Amino acid sequence: MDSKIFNLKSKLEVYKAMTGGANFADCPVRDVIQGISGKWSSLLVMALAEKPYRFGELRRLVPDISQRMLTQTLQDLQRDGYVHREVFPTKPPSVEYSLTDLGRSMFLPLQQLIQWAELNHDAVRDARATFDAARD
Amino acid sequence: MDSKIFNLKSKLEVYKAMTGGANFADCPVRDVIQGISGKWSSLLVMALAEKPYRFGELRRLVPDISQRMLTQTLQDLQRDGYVHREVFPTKPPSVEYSLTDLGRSMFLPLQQLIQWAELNHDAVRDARATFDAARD
DNA sequence: CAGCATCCCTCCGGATACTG
DNA sequence: CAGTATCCGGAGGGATGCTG
Repeated sequence: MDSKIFNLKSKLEVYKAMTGGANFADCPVRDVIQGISGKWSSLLVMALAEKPYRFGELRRLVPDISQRMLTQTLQDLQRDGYVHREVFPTKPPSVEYSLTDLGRSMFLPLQQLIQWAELNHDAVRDARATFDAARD
Repeated sequence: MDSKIFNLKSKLEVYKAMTGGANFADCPVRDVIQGISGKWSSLLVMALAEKPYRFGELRRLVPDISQRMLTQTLQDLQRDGYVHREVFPTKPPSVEYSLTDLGRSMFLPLQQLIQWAELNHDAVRDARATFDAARD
C-alpha cells in the first residue's frame, strides 16, 4: 500500500500528522474517532441521520440508554458541531435534535464504516473466536 | 436523508440493526468502532497500512506509546483479525506485524474517515471553542 | 528484542433521586 | 417533557520492573 495515500513523505510525518506534534487534542484522526467512539454516539448519529428527533423520541428509540447518557452524548455531539439543538418554548417545552451540515458530512465516511461493519462483523467475530480458542 | 441508506424499514429496525437485539457484542457497528476506538488503534492500523513493521520499529515510530499499550493494542488488533503477527526465530527473536486482508479492507472505509478528519478537524475545534465560550 | 506482571489512577457509564 | 445532581463500580491506560 502506497504511502502517498496519506500525503506523507516519511515515517516521522505519519506520526506528526496523526498526533499533530505532541498534543493529543491536536491529532485530527484520534480526535474525531474519539468523538464517535462513545458507547452511544454512532448510534445516535445514525438515528439523527434519518431525521430529526426529540429527546423523548430518542429515548424510546434506544430503550436501554440511560437518560443521563442520552443527555451527555447529545451534548458532546452538539459541542463538536455534529448536532443542532432547537428548543421550542411550548408548555411543556420540547427540544428537537438534528444533524448539522458538519454532522451530515461526517456521516458520509462514517456510513462507509457502518456498511463495512455490517458486512464483515461475522469475520471479526470468527477471528476473535479462533484467537481465543488458540490461546486456551 | 433517506432511511433506505440503512437498508432498514422502521425505527425499531434501526435500533435492532445497531444493537443486534439486546446483546452489545452482537452490535456490528459499535463492535467494530470499539475495535478502532482505542487511543492507539487507528494510529497503528494507519502505520501498518503503509508497510509491515517490527515491534521495535513501531515503538520508535510512535515514541510516546508505552510498550504495555503497544503490546496490548497489537494483540487486540490481531484478535479481531486485522493484524498478522509473524515470529522469525532469529537470535534475538524478531516479530513482524502486518495488516491482514481483513485489516486492509477495514482500512478503506477508515481511510475515508481519516481524510474527513484531516479536512474538518479545524471546524470541529471551532465548534467546540464556540460551544465552550457560550457556556461561560 | 519483544514481551509479561504489577500497581495505580482517571474517566466512562449505570442507577437513582430531584427540578423548571 | 427534558433535563440536573450525586454516588459508585469497572474498564482503559500510564509507569515501573522483570524475563526468555
